[in-house]
Amino acid sequence: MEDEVDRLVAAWRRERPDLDVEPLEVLSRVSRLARHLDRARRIAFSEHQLEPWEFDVLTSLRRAGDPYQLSPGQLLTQTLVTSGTMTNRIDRLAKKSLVERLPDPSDRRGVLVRLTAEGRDRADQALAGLLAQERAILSELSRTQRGELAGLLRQLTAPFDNIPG
Amino acid sequence: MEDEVDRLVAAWRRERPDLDVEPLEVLSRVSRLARHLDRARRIAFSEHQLEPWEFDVLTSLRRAGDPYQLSPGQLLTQTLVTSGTMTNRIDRLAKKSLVERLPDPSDRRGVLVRLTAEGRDRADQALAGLLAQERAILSELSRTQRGELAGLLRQLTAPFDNIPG
DNA sequence: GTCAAGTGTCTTGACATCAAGATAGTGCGG
DNA sequence: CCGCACTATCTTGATGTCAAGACACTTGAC
Repeated sequence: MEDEVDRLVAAWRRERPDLDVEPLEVLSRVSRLARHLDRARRIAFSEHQLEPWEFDVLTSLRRAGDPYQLSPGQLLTQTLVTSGTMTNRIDRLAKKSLVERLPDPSDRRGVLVRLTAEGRDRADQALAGLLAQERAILSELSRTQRGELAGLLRQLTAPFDNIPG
Repeated sequence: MEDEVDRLVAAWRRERPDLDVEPLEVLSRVSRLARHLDRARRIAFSEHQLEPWEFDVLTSLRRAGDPYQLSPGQLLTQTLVTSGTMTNRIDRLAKKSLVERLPDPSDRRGVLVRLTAEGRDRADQALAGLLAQERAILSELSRTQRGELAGLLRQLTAPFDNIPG
């Protein structure tokens, strides 16, 4: 089955036959698929009255395990947003009583963000919904293909995640 | 090499051993990689005084071929943004003389957006820069692997691109 | 022809994000 | 124990995006 990137690549080959546009076959698909996923996630989370950005923060804390707390800095590396954005997100989640801010006992510059009981429940519920939806999207592929795809993507993400980049 | 998603998945398996989080191995990598790519693109385009969103619109028109014009509606399906966003983008690009708006001769509700000569040059320059950067990112993979990856991703994007979704 | 439903674009208002810089606290070298 | 570079978080101001709806025009049924 053809997709929009096939059409895009064909158009470039016609308009710019001098260029090798092979990289777009992979990376344009990654960008476009991520955009489709964002939309699908937004719809899936609306059943739980959660925005995607709220889910990202709450589940980062949920994964940290008891007592479900991380510093804003740790949340930055997990969610790939800037520090100003994270301050704003924590403010809004705190106003909704899904997280609370505590002073870091070992560094007076620092803060710890802790999940409330309600925040934890909401994160757990939304995660189950997300996994169901993602499973549907991935049903196009066999288990073996999913494993191959994950491995190939890991090779591309690893440099970003390990070098300070 | 391990990446952030490996750590994320391991954390879920510890915290929620009752759930099958295998879908995250693929789709969380797609989302995170797209975010890294956005950042890299922003930096690459800044050499040409272009924002990523400007590049997306200009190259859609560039690919259309002479006379380099499309309707706002056609641009929506290529760039995956809402109509309000596209109106705003066209306004700003027109103010910078990179595109111009023409009435559609065959439908009086409609408009055609046409690339100016300067817009075309800027798009061509930025494309070359983008391809160079993408090639560097993809150098982690062999040509064969890139082909496999593109094929697997196509299976996931095709349903989104072909069903009206 | 005419009316209703559909389509294409734009407007509005709320809001999330970013880059850059401010502020406060840490901790090492001497 | 002092000074200075570094780190962690927050503030600010500009901007891009979205959802929802308004408006003008088109199209098909009758």
